[in-house]
Amino acid sequence: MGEASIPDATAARLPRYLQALRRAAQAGAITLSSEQLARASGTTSAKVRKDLSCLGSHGTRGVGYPVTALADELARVLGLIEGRPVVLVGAGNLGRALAAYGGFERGGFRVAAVIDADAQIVGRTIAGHRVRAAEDLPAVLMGTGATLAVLTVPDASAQAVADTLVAAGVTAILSFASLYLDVPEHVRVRRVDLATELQLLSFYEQADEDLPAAAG
Amino acid sequence: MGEASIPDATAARLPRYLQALRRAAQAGAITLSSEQLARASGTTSAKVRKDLSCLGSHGTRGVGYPVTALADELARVLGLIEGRPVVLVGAGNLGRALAAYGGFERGGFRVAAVIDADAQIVGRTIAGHRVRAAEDLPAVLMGTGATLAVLTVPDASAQAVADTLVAAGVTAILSFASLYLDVPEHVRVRRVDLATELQLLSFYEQADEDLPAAAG
DNA sequence: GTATGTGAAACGCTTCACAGCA
DNA sequence: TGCTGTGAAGCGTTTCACATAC
Repeated sequence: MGEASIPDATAARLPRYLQALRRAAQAGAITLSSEQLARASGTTSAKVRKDLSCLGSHGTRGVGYPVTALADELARVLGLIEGRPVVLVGAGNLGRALAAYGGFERGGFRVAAVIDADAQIVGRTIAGHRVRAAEDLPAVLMGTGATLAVLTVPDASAQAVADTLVAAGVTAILSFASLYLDVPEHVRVRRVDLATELQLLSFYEQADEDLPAAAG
Repeated sequence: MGEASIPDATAARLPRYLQALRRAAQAGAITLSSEQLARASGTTSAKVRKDLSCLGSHGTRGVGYPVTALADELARVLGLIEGRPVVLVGAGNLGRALAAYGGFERGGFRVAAVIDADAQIVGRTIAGHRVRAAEDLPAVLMGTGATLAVLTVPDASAQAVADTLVAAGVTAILSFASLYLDVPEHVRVRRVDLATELQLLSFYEQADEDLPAAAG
């Protein structure tokens, strides 16, 4: 019983299941079939069943999956602790928007500190946080216990800041820089880049034009 | 010769190659080996060679790939036209940040219009654009020729706005909403969600803790 | 009857290894 | 000698189909 080892493709879908389940719970749903969950998370019922079977059997044949129990189980597997601290590094336009966006709270995270290298910004208050200087990073991480960082600094300083974060004990980084970050093996980086996403959409738009068949 | 049909996994990497090549060009590089390009884009040399061979042979054995020629070829394959119009729908915190962020320009796109449903925001100027009302959407799309939209509206209205966009002729949407959008088959949606990304990082952090071996 | 859980088949992607060319 | 281009092998993911359980 339990999750021996979860395939990458499955792990990548778990957060989406969790979000769909929480929405369904708010809407008052008690159980959801694999088909319903698939529709709500943009995947297929077969994938849902295979994915969830990795976590042990939580569904009931003929009925479906219990919404709240499964959501709790997913949160546990994902290692989510309500209010887990995240450090936001870079208080420019994007950093400020993310702090105010609600994405952290919705995901069960808490902005523990906001940091910026710009002396003009340090000391200001953003989303209820006094922006702290880059030099304070080790102390801030120590004080908050955060190991997760969101990086919204300019490309030019992204690698240097990443190095500092790693040296200060961060083990996972969500980077909005457009370049690839070179980090030690034990550090996970995920990159989110507007330009990349738009270019990929552009490619598929063009491909669909050339071959005006159905698109996945 | 030419790109008969490009696998999804390859297509997803092309924008990253393009960005790495453009950075290399700015740094004065004339040619890049598959190994160098792999390092700059966070992949492997074998993948680079296989990916680029889909576009026809542009490298020289013993030398590498010509930086500018390959960048041009990639831009062509991705269907990138410098200054291609994109409509930004949702002028809240995140929308304003993205407009000011530089990600559009870096990717070769141009914000053709900013739209919001909130009467309080309509008429204001954001990143040089007078915010227009939701009702103007069809006219704006017609006028600008944009078929690509970036969606940064609240979850509650995301599906309704997506429906409007599709009805007005948009065929590709980059959505920052946390829910799955239901759209016709001919419309491509890519989703970017802070909560999902953080939760996935959280999962891997926990997995690495349990099994403190090397991580990819 | 209905929907899960799961082997097995099918598919696509990655890695390997090396022939071919500059 | 060095690096690309590519068949072939290896691996992970998806899909299928159905036995199983409520």
